[in-house]
Amino acid sequence: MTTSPHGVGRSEGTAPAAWEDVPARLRARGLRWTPQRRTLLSVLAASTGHVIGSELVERCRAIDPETVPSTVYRTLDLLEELGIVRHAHGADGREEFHVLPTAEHGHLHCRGCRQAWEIGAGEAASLVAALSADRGFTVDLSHLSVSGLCRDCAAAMAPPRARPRRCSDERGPAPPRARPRRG
Amino acid sequence: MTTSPHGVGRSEGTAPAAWEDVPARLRARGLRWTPQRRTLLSVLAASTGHVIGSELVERCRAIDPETVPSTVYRTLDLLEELGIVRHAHGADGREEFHVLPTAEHGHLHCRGCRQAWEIGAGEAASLVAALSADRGFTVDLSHLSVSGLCRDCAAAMAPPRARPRRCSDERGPAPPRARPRRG
DNA sequence: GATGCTATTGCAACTTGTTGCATCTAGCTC
DNA sequence: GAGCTAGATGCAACAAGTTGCAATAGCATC
Repeated sequence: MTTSPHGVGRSEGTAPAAWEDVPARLRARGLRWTPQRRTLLSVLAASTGHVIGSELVERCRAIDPETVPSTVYRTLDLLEELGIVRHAHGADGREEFHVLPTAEHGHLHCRGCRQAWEIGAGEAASLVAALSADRGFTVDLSHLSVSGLCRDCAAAMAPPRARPRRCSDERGPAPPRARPRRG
Repeated sequence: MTTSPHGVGRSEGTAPAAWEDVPARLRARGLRWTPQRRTLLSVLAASTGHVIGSELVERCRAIDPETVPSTVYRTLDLLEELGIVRHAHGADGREEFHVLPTAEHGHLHCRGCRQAWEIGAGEAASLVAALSADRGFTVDLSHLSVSGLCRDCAAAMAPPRARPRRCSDERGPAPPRARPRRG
């Protein structure tokens, strides 16, 4: 999985059991199982890899056009507390959600082709160990974000000294926005 | 500098020469030296360490109340191309600008106390080397962002297994938003 | 099945930026 | 000093989220 490109982190329609579990887990905490949450859960169950928040809102709207963003984001916060999703920040600062994260991992973003890969604990081990030893810092691997150029893009941009480019100069037409919420 | 907390990365009112140079460098490229750019430059010259975009807009407004955000952000883009500033994404995805970056460095963010430190090339060397060797990936050190808990916060949160917290559960009252622009 | 408590929702407002476009102006030329 | 023209500005609209608050509605209870 550590070499899988963006969106390939998980197999289709992850383990059903994990999802069926959710209503009960909510109730056990005195929380409620609402139609809006049902919608989001069904969207997540059908999602793979990393998905940004606005994309999830769109998918929910496809099922229930009445969906409002605030409810989706609040539910995502809740699901993160339950460990159902996990979020990280992409190269451009936007939040990306992982569905049912199996192992903690960081992310590698190519600012050329805009693909993303996962960085396993093994690859980050030396950095994590160094920061721990030198500073007593405990790294949250799921928030590790590394930008740069993949092999292909680096080769393609080869010409002597490419000017320092903005992290998304290559972005398409209408640019989006990032989200800090409390992440 | 690698152990300096947020905002201590640079000494007060950095090297004057670097700033005096800007008008000429702009003109050499056929660009213009305008009052708005003069205002932003004076703000940057008086700034230290990392500053987020909205903070720069505020400081410009303190000098010239007519300042509009779009001009500030566009000028920052330009200054980044000139190497006068550099931006990175904080733990919450918001962009932070470094004034006159000396050496490339990544960032370490504590999600407990919200302080930030710089990660020097040395500390990141093993990760950079590993990614380069294994994947041919060229790391952009200035975009390296690591979150976690500093020694003190880790100790303070000690209790057995703290629940996985959002990256800014500890944030103050009114939360801001991140910015992807083209970064 | 009706009731009540409180978690949840939806709305509106706000934050931090970005973009398109019409207008203005810095600075080169004459 | 006046004219020109492309670069820069300012405005309005939009994007992606977050929050406070009043209204709604799960769901446990009776």
